[in-house]
Amino acid sequence: MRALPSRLTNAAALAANRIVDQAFAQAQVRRYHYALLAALEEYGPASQAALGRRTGIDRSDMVATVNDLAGRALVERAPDPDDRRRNIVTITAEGRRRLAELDRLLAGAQDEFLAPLPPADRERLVDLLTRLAEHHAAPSGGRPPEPG
Amino acid sequence: MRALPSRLTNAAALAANRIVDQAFAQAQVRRYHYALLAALEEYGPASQAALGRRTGIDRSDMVATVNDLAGRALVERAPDPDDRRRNIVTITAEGRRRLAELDRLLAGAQDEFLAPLPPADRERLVDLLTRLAEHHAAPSGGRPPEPG
DNA sequence: GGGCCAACGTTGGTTCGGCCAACAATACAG
DNA sequence: CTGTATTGTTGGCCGAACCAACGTTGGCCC
Repeated sequence: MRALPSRLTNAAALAANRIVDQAFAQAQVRRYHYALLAALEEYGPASQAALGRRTGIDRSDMVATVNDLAGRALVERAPDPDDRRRNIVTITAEGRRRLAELDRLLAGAQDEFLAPLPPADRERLVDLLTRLAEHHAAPSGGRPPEPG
Repeated sequence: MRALPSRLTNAAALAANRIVDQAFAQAQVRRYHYALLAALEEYGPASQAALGRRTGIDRSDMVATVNDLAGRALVERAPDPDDRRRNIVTITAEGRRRLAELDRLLAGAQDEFLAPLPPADRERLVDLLTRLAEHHAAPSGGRPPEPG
């Protein structure tokens, strides 16, 4: 009766987050930091707003996250000469190094999280969750072309 | 590369929580309130500490939750004559009525959450998540008999 | 060119869930 | 009787996820 999907999902997410946070803590990093670094590597340099859209991090939280990472020289923040409203955030070499380390830690965390599931079930889980996540991701059917 | 299970689980949980919170908001209730009412109906009257163990709510948060619900006459808090450390929390008739309403709202939320999945996939999802949740639930293999 | 609206970064807040530490009162085991 | 554990309670912390507002800047339309 109380094995509701929303509850189960939440419980699983809680466990996952606990494991991931613990792994990241070894590198003095929080999830936001990783999300930003990963987005930078994946998409290349971008404005804070664009990064926020891609990571789901709020503009205001993005400020603090960039501050943190810039303070550790893992990213650089520079004004965009073509649009003086924007800051262009770029990952540094040190940032890439750190990201690689985080990727390793994160991979280990995934394994710990999925421990009770054999490979076939893991795939199915990812498939199901992907469908859910995509369905609830963008309530706005057609997304604007995301210029850039 | 970034379709990590932990991320997907988190995204799904986020969507689920958003939907559930929105549903509960219609009844001026938060998740903790529902969790407590549901636990009371399922297990019967119990001490705050016991309820906390069953719902996963911290003792300190339980105080506030019981305060809220007692203030709305949905539960009653009475000292346990057999153990004066304890408060026995009991659901009221009004509490049951409210719980039934919340159950309806919650069922609707589940449906909205699982919308993209056909019934067979929903079952598989629940199965997979249950295994994950149970595996990460109680690292302490054997639980004490939970007297009561 | 002038005016208007949108986007950007930033500051400063709020809320909620999930914790932890400490304390007094009480229970219980030795 | 003495110490240890449990209980309720207070008061705090942190991270994630938000929102409102403001000044700056761009782009657009007339």
